[in-house]
Amino acid sequence: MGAKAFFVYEPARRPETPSSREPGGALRKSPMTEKYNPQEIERKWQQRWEADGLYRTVEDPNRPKFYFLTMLPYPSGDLHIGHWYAMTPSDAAARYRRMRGYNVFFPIGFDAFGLPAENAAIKHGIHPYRWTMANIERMRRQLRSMGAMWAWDREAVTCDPEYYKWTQWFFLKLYDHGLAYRKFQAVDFCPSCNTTLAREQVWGEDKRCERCDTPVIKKELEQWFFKITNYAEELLRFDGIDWPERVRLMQTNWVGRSEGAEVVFTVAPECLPDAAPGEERLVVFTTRPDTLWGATFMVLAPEHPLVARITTEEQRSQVEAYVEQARRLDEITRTAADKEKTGVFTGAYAVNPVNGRRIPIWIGDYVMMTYGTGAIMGVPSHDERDFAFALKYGLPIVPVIERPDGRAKSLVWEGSVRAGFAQALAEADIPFEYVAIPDRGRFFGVTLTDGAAIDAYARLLQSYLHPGHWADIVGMRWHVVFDDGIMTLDSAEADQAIMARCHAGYDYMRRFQTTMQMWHAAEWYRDVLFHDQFGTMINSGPFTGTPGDRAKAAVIAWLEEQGIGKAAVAYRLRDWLISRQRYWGAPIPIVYCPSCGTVPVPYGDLPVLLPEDAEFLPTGESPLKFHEGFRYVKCPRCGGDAERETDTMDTFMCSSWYQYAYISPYHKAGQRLSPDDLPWDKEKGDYWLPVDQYTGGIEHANMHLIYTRFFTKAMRDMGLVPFDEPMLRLFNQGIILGEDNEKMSKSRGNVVAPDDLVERYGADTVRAYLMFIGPWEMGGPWNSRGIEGVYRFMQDVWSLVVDEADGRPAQPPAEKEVRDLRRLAHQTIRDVTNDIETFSFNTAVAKLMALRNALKAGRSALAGTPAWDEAVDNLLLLLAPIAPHIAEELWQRRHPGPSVHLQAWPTWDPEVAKEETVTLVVQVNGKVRGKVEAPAGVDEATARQLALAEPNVQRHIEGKTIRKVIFAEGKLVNIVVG
RNA sequence: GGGGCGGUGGCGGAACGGCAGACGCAUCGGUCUUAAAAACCGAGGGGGCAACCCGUGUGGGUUCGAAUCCCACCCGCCCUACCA
Repeated sequence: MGAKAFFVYEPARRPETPSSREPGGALRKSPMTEKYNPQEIERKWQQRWEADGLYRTVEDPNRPKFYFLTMLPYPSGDLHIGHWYAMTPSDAAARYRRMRGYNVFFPIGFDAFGLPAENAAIKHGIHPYRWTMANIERMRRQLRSMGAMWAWDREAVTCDPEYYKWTQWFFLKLYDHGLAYRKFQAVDFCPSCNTTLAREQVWGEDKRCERCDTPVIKKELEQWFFKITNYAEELLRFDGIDWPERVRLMQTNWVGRSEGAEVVFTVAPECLPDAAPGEERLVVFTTRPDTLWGATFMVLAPEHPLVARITTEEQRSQVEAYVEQARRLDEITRTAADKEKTGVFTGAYAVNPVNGRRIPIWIGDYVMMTYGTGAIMGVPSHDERDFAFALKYGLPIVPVIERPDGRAKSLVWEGSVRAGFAQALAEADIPFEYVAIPDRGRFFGVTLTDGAAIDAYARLLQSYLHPGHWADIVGMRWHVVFDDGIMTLDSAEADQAIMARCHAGYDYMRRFQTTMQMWHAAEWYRDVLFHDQFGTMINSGPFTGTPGDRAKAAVIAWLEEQGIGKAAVAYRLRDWLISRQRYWGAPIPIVYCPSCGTVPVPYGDLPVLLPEDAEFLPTGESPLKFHEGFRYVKCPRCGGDAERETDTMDTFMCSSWYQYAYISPYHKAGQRLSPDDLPWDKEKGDYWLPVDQYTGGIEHANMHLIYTRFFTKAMRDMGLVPFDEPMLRLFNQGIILGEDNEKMSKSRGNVVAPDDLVERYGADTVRAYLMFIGPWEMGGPWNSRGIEGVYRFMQDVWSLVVDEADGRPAQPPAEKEVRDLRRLAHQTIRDVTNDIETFSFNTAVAKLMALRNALKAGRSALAGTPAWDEAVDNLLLLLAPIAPHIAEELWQRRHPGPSVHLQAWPTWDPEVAKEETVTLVVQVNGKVRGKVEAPAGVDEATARQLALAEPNVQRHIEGKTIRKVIFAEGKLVNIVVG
């Protein structure tokens, strides 16, 4: 080190480019009085950059590309501080990439279809197009005030016909590839928005509309769907992409893969005498084939097609009433209040294929037609819902999986056993407690966990029971012990036999239809009556005794062998419902012809334009339905009279492919399309795609972020793109909260308006403060005082450059001061670089502030020296991505010429950044007892010597034996004494 | 019910096996001023005169050493939910 490193500083340079021009306002003199005026310099530089085309997009194969994308905004009207929070840090990261030598593509656009525009049309009589475009105009202005490096030359607006022409083109392509279909189905419908919704757009326990919070209802409608379920399996894989664990988990749960088996039950022949071939098959999906022997009933969804066929005459009116009620309940709020399971017996029976037993077929609304096969086997002993259902309706419950914990419980009424029972239990080493049951007296309560002990206990119990009395052993063994024998609940028949005897014993037992109901009446038993864990199979014919870890696979293999079932996978994911009964969206390009059926609009006829003269009804019903010119068309195939589809597409359709649209917006505008087209300029796409870094909110994890993955995979299968995933890296920023730590909302009055802040502090300060507030992924509360600190920082940086002349030192600086400043400057380069790489903007800003502090403190001694210039230049370069305007202004004052944003990102010299000395912490038995200064890289022996010499340390080790000395290099010495 | 994230000064947060509280806000004291604001200088987790002791939601554990790793619990937020 020493003298060598002193004056090696050279300002970062790049060849002059034609786009950079003369210095900006540089030589305005009057250093004493010139104050930081962000409004002035920000406006000036924004105009200059624009005029110079600093952010024009150029495909340059000689430079590595970087496609940096931030989720596109919906043009709601005014820019929210949340937009700033989402966009300015990503701009900083994009700018950083650019200074690192990448050719960065950082586009912007508007997600411009959607309900608010249409509601405005209804309310204020403004056409949605005019309303939307006016908002976009206002937002463009506000967005420009951020000073972001957006590629405005590639802006895309999704409601432009030249954009939605391609959205419709995608619909046709998906249709051609069998990925779009129309189906009559009960779907979620928002009565306030007057449209159907995708399942992802229905929120919360009480199923409310994502947009307006109105509880949704079910409606049976013909709707268009995309077959996203074709890609369920692939959507679970995240190979080759670096996405947050949290999003991957949410998507994985959303897809909801379950492994199990499909098992073919059959309707008992006499219940379906005129069955068409195969009609008697009742397939269920189960994740627990190992519990098949415990299936004591079946439940079909009320909408299941077989319901009407199998219902008996006696049950018909009840069943029809229930089906009707289930549908009506759907229309009110089905799941809201109680979750109690309800159902009705159809009167029909099915045959359990594993043991040939007849089991009743019920219907119940806890079974969904849309999941699995719409039919389940009821295994009440090991499925919680089935347990509740069976208990309620008196259906037999037979345990078929042993409890892994082996717990068994037994209650014995005092009056039912001979005297001396307690003593006998004590002698047999069987622990017991006394359990008082109101109105029934005192009981012995025995809990055991060992099979042999249970059997011994059962014999003892039997020998003490009075005739006509009984007691139970539940949890394991499942005995009802009588003085003259032991009955076991091992089948539905046994259940009946037990009940028959108990009914005979006591009249009040007649209230119980099943043994389990009887046991369940005793509170004390309840924790052992049910479990849903894997365990050894019991009461399961040939499989009895199969251990839990093999049971499932063994049964599946056997089912396949027997031809009564097979391994199967079920997904929770449903197909994507894209039909919307609204005007302001891309029309679905389909025509219905009485003779040709469903006919896609020919590619060459796209776009299907929204009629401009639509009439917006206060009912919210789609104007397209009533627009004769739009609705009535000639069939593209036969030329006969036909009708157009009047539904439009979900707006998520537009944003599923927008990252491709940005490549060359409104590609082939005005030209006829064909199925062989590519929606963007191929050469440009080959250069930019796929997206390297995507940023946006986590709230789209199960919507936009799944849809766009689906789109890309479908596009790959159509041969449009050669890759599997649309975005290689994803980062989710947090949410900015109001000062009261609550979500910002107009009703709470805690909304922060970015325009006001920009006017007061300037965009640079707002940007830097948003980055400084905390980790980007966490979000956090706004603090109107906190921003002052960042504003002071900007003023200080300003003053360090502009008022430099004031502080010129009279004497040459001391060597150490120079070294200290250079070290800090190089450490700052190193740390800020690492921080921006990991999106840790908060610590990056903190480190720039620390450098500011050092410059302020060292100013009188160092101003104007090469070390000073180096530190100030680096400060400006490091600040450029975060606060682009002030960095540019000050850079130009120091180095008139090319923009600071065209400079190379600074590099650090590890030698200069290295600490010369380190403070070693000296601990005795893990407690800090002193600190010693040592040269950097001090070896263990020296460190040890220094540590032991420290007076306070000596005091603490005096008279004690040193057992061990731990040396953590460059950090600490720990002396262990005893 | 299931899953996830998080709990550190008065506040936002640093540190993520090695000096807890970087950086900033607010606070207090001082300088300047007739005064205030701004600016500048300085103080600052708690207890104690001090040596020291106690401190990262609570209780255990691992380790020479734990805010950091492990276990249990408490609290807050987010997602999901008759998914068979």
